[in-house]
Amino acid sequence: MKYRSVRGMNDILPAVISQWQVVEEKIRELMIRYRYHEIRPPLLEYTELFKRGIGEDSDLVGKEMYTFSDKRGRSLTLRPEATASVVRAYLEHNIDTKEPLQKLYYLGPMFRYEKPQKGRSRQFHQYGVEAIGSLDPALDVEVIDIAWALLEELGLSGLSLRLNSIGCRADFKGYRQKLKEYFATRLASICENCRQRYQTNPLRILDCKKEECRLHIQSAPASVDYLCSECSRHFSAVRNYLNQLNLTYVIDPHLVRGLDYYTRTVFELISSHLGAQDSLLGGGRYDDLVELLGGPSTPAVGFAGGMERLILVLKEAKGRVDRMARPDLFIAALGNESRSLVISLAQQLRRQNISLDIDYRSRSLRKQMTYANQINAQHLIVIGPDELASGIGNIKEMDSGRERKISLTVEGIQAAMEK
RNA sequence: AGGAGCGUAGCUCAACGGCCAGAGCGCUGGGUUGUGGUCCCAGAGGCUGCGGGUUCGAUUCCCGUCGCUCCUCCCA
Repeated sequence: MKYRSVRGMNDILPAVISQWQVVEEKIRELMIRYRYHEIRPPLLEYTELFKRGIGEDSDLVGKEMYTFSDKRGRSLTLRPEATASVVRAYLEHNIDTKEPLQKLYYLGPMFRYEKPQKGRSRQFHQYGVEAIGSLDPALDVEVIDIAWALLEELGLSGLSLRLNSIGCRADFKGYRQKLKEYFATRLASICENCRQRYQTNPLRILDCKKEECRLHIQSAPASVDYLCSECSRHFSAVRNYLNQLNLTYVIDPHLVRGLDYYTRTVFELISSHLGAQDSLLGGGRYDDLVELLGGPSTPAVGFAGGMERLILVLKEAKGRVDRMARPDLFIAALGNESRSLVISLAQQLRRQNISLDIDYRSRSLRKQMTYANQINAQHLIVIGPDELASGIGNIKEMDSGRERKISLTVEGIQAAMEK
């Protein structure tokens, strides 16, 4: 085989595409109900945007970006996530001046340079929402509610919501300090990676999955204990609304997220059906990001979820859904002379919104029938010399085997199939 | 980045170091140009990933390489 796709970039083949379409349609339908508008930023951005937005010392920026130079030597990066791009577009087009609260969603490919494994590839797809322009805790909850609704309406069970608040930028300082103090005496027994994190961003230690680190993380100080009064009020309001809406959650005092821009509320929805990569979707507030990228101080909240992973869980939960409907009709041609009538009828009927197929390989009648059967056609018409001469033929209902005499015109066929 | 496993027909997989590398499914044709699913017969399709080594002889053993899959880390 001469050519292969680039490592970690997979073809999504017709055999599985209907699952994607089902999910995509559900997302779009849901977004209309919640009144979020689609936005499609480009896949490429100047590298600086991601470095600035996501944070230089995050793993994502540090080692997972698809970065290269264009012909004029400018550094470009394939988007590893969409929030930074959405905020950039929001600012670039002064969207905020039209309506202070913007509720946006997106759907599309993201790129991260990592070793591929189950549920993770280099080109993958995310869907997500961004609600920019309000600090209302009800908005945090709306965003979480969308996430729940989506997964639930797709038929998933075994979901749980992990929730935490990491406070505002000012709270970080105190909390960071506490963490540093806590880990200072334990530096010897945490992993090498975490010793590095201790210097650059002690919050990240809490994310470590290593056995030796987990032990210490369990009893590490919790961010919720270091919230300022405003953040604390915000968090309890979020929890109250969640209770009110019957959205059950588990407080995870050590949940932090991989990107630097998060503030206050952070959350993850996880599936018990996934193994190592159990996080289906994650998000939170990013009240400083708009300002960080050069805009006015503007609070925001959002989430992003992985399509591949979602489809993986759906498959395990309910098996395959084939969306390609049964064709309404197959028209078999018997002999060369009848071909032209078959072709004309096919064109006209298709334009009348009838889904049908014909033979393109001059196969015997028997093979054509076998094929009609294979594609599970609902009706069958055979057109041979007799039909050609008389303009009258039979339409057969494949399931029952019942046949009916009809005139071989668009109207005649249409009428026969309506019953 | 580190670790493990696997590369044989379109797909799923067989083949003790030894005869012409096989099977099922799929595909094509025929039995059967005037009505399908079943059945029967036939056929096409292979540089056994690639390169080297050991051997009288390698799909099989060894080394390298490329690719894929999975795991760890991190994330979606």
